[in-house]
Amino acid sequence: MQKKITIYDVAKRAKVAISTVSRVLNKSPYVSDSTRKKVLKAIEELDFRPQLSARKLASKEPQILGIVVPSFTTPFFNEVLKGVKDEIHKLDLDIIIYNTGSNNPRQGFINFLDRGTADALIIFSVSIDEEINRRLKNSGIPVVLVGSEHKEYNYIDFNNYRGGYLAGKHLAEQGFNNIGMISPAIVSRATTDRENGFRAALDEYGLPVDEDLFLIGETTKHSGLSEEAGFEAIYQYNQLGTWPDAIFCSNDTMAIGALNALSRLDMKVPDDIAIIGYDNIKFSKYINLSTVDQMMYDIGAKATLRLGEILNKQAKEPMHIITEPVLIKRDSTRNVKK
Amino acid sequence: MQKKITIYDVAKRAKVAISTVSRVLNKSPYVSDSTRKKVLKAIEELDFRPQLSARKLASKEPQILGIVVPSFTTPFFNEVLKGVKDEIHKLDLDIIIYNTGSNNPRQGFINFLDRGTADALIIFSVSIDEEINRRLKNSGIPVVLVGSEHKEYNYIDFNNYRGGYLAGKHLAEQGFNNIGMISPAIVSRATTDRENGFRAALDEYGLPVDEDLFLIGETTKHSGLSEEAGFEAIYQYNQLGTWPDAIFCSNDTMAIGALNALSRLDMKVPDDIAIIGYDNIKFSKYINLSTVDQMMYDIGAKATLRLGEILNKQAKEPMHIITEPVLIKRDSTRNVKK
DNA sequence: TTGTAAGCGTTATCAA
DNA sequence: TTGATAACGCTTACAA
Repeated sequence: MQKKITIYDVAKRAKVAISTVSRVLNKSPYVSDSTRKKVLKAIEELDFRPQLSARKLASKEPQILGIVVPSFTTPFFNEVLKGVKDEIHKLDLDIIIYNTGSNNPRQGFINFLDRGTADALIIFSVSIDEEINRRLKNSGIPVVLVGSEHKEYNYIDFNNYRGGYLAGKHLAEQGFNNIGMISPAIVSRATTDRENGFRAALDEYGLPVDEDLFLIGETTKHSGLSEEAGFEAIYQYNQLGTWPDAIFCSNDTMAIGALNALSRLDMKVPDDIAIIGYDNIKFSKYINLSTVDQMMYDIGAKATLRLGEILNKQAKEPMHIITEPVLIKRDSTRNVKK
Repeated sequence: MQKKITIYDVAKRAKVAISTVSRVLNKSPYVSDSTRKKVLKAIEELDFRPQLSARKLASKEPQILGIVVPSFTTPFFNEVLKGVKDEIHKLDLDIIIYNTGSNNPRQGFINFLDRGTADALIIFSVSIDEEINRRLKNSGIPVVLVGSEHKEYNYIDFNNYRGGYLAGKHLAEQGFNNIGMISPAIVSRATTDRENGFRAALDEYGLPVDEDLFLIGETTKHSGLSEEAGFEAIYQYNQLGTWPDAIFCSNDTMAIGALNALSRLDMKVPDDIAIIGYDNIKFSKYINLSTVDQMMYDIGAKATLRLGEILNKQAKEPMHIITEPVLIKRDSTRNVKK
């Protein structure tokens, strides 16, 4: 465990002052080519890398982009990250990912904010309430929201109504006519929109909407959007004894839970229930991956680009983007009615 | 954008010295109850939180646990994280997640190390070569490896041979007898083990191993373990014109790609090909979620616990754990031969 | 038990 | 174009 190398080591080796090393590090134009070369050489030889915390402490410049996610379950998060990374080196920021997690997500998030770790933020699926808004404003750091809306902020949101509509339309066109839905115990703008869009589609296709088949999960964990919720709902169906032939879940995770529950039920269950889940981001089971990958990549890139504009004071009005959902059928549908 | 509050503000408000505030912050016993109370009150009122970077700079104490992952695609990463979080408050560390990503993962990882951001590390699925080993040792920070092995380090690895074996056994017992496999273009210990175990199982069940059906993906991206690889392999089968009735993929992601490719092929493809994919972590499509969740949770918790022991100098020998894979069939298997 | 002051590794200001 | 040197916000001897 050798001692850490610092700019002092570099300065000594290059026979210059530490301030000069710092200038080289920060690409200051006020360094002669010859000394720059010397310093670069020393850096190279010593394999030196400036310490982030020292930098952050000393500098007014932004150093760290924080990406806030409630969970990593979405397989597209990688794509978002790629988009961010491809865009970020222009800004020369480090990335740190903050997971709000399940227990006490709000408080954890607020702590994270107040610790001042991030100098810019991309926030996924966290709705901005009064307190968070205050602290965010207060911190003065640039923010882009993804998957939520707030007029004072930049955001890239999804058209949930349209998404729900597409799900309904799809099921209708597949020939299902006894369709149910599982919604979360906690109502939110996003899931309500999904449900409304979904109902509208069924309506449009002249399908009956049997309220008995529209269930609400019991758990309030994860805003009611957990595997558990899907699980519970299936047991509710089972108890009721009335089964739909297709179920639309408010989100992806619920759908997984529902599938799981179905496979565990000992009792007789109609074998051809189709289950699809909506996500902020996708319809699992129906989506064409490459399309969504592209979409998510773009979101990451666009959000980062925007942060760059804000940091460079080039941005005026907040940017508001609504992304239209894509629904492309693919054959991994669990069961398609013939 | 009001100015940040610091210990100076707290000190002033509580009418004490900043060192006293610091002591309170660090739970030093050398503070009288009365002043502690005053300070705590001031902290509360000002809503003060110490800045991580300043802390890190000033203190010899570890502050940040870094979790290194190549990707977030595994839905179980959340579980790991839960395990970590539940264990970590005892250590009072912050978590930062570092994603090695796809392009130039090595260099990025090394940078990350050298910037000295993390004071302890849990490293997922990154094999420790000479250089990384050197830097890791050199940094002197405690490390736990997950999903890879190295005798000098603490690790929690998976029995890949056994996993491959279970996959083979499962397919054999399902009645498939014309079984293929897709392996990555880049060989690694883990995937070789999987393949060997798989072959051993087929052998044990007296099934023919048709080498024509054992394909290797073309792409070398993501160590050859990408959707693309699965995609390509399916096209290879198509070109060859010989189709297996079941395919085992070296990992999960490849399986997704394979499924995707199947659904896109215009030409006739046997409709009852079963596809399963292995992951470091799970058998997608076959696993019982709650079991694996538990397993991953445990891994997170155990790794963190271990780091704590090292930080407290209670650890002697490196801990080496091999986790046995679990294979629980569930009905979401794509196609099960009748 | 508390306060003073010297770091920690950078950046930023001011002279030179 | 360079070099001293004062911050940055916190921890930690050392004194009191």
